[in-house]
Order: sequence, then C-alpha cells, then structure tokens
Amino acid sequence: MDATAATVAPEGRFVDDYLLSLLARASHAISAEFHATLRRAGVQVPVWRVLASLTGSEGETVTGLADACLLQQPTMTKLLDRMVRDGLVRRLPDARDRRVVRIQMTQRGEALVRDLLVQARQHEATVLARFPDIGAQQLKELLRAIATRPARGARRREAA
Amino acid sequence: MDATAATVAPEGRFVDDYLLSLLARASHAISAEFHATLRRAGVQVPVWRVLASLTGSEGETVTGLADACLLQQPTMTKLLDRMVRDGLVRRLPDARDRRVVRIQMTQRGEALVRDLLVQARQHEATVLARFPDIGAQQLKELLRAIATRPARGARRREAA
DNA sequence: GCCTAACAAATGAAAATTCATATGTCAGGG
DNA sequence: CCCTGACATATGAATTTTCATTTGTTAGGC
Repeated sequence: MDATAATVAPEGRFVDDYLLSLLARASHAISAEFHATLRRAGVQVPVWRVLASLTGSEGETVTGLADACLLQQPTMTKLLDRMVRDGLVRRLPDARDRRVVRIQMTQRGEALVRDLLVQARQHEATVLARFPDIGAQQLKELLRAIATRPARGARRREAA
Repeated sequence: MDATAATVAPEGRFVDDYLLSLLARASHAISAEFHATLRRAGVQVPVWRVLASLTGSEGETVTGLADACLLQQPTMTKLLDRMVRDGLVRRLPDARDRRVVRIQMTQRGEALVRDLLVQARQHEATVLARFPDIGAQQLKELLRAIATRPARGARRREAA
C-alpha cells in the first residue's frame, strides 16, 4: 500500500478493521462468556487454564504449561506455587532429567476440573451452534493454522 | 455435533481441540509477531493499543478505551496516567458531561503511532498472505461476528 | 427543588505479572 | 575429566493489574 492509494482516513477507528484487534476481541469476547462460569465456581482464569492443559496429558513441564497457557515461565512457576498450596497440583521430579519438574493434578484438582470441563464443552457447543455455516473442524483447523505460524523471522524479507 | 466425539477422553490434551484455547492461541501467536516490532520501538503493548484505538477516532472516553483495549477501567486510568506523564496523550473535559474525560493524542503520540501503523498494516498484509484461500474481508467479518455475539443470559460489565 | 439510582472516572491496598538473573543440571567438545 | 554453552526452573525487585470502593456528575421520579 503506497501513498497514492491512501485515501486519508475517512473510515472509523483503525482497530475496527485491524486483523490482530479483531482476533483479540473475538477471543476475549468468547472467553469472557466462560469466565463468568469460572467466577461462579470461584476459579481463577489461569488456574482453569492449567487444569485444562493437564487434562489429557498429565505430567506436563513448567515451561510446557507456560506455553500452553500463554504465560511466561516465571509467572507459571508462581501460579503453580499457589496451586500446590491450594492442593490442586503437585510437583514431581522427572526420572531422566533432574532439571525438569513434572506437574500432576491431585484428586482435588481433578475433581475441580471435571465439572468445569462439562461446562466448557457445553459452552463450546453453544458457541459453535451460532455459526451453523461453518464446520467446527474447519474453524478449528483455521485457528490452528493461524497459531502455528511459519514466521519466526523466516518470512520477513518477502513482505513488500 | 462433535460433542459426541469428545465425550470419552480422546488422545491428546483437551485444550488442543478446545475452541476457546485455539482462538486465544491464534490471537496470541499472531500478536506476538507484532509485539517484536513494538519491543524494538520501545513501546509497551497496552500503549500501542491505546494509540491504535485513538487512530481514526480522537476523543475516546476512558471507559471506551478500556473496552477497545480489553482492559478494566481502573487499569486504563492508570495506563493513561503514564501516557500523559510520557507526553503521548492528554485528558480533556467533555463539553456536555462533566463526568466524562476525553483522551486526545499529543503530537508526540501521533508521531509515535504513525510509524507503527505502517508496520502494523505491513504485518497484517503478510499474515493475510499466508491464507490466500480466505478473503481478508471474509475473515474479518467472521471475527467480528464472533466478537459481537450476544451472550445469552450473562450480561456483565465486560459486554464489549 | 430534592432524593435516589445510574453513571464515569479516580483511588488505594492487595495480588499477579514481568524482567533480569540466579541456581542447578545436562550435553558435547577438547 | 573439565570446560563451556544450553537448558529448566526458581527467585526477587519493580511494575502492572485487579478488586472494591470513593468522588463527582447526571437524569429521573415524586
């Protein structure tokens, strides 16, 4: 886009047509719906994210959980401190690599996440039901494709 | 439709097939790419969001900006304190309603956002170019639809 | 006019997050 | 074996965010 094609900002806000904003808002809006459920259950959002990330894959590492939950590693360490304190997870040493800490849900953690998972799947279904034209798998594949970017500096040159 | 397929714990983590996680990860991954640009420019993410939100619509209110930037109102007040201190924006009284504070960019703020906008549009173009099969407007419309869906029943203050 | 509820923004203490770095561990030369 | 660099997690100070509340303003009965 060069200056010649630029009609001088007659439209509304930049962010209302900016892909990254729209993505963030879509995510935030949908998540906010479920956060109401979490609030009712007295569970903080990051706590839910950790428990959900451990569901179907016990024994994640601290860094692995941080990535999954979109948090920094030190943030995850401190979050896990609280969750251990609250009896939701425990830390276990890795058998092969003593640097690694593996995180496991306690019974209390599993019990807590069990109900939430039911509601999460229910909510997901209602969200998907709002878009009958779009297949769930199709939408999820698109989002996965967006998330697994090929660009860690590799594609920068070809931009213009 | 997929509810049946997901009833019995399948292989893999729950969050790898959970719509809300996929949305959040897609948003986070794409945003992280641009955040590298912000970091290079020495601009914090929330500061960029405010400046971007003011682009094309000067005189937003504090609450309006908070909604646009997906932040709480008190967080925005404090963020604006810092931006005023750094000479990026100014607070102006509203003519008709003395409760309202209108936010305006300073010349310094406008100069800062000008370069970033160029890079933001460039980055957006490269992201869209990764998905030639999907029209930009089509994708944006979908995201707008997801974001502005009425949440049945729950109507709290986060209804952006 | 006065009272009350709703609203917009600001405030302050408490909590969570980040940044930079420390500690401990592994892996691969030399 | 002993470096060196990379890695995984933890730590601590400083910053940011949140929660609950306060202040000031507007609008609507009565």
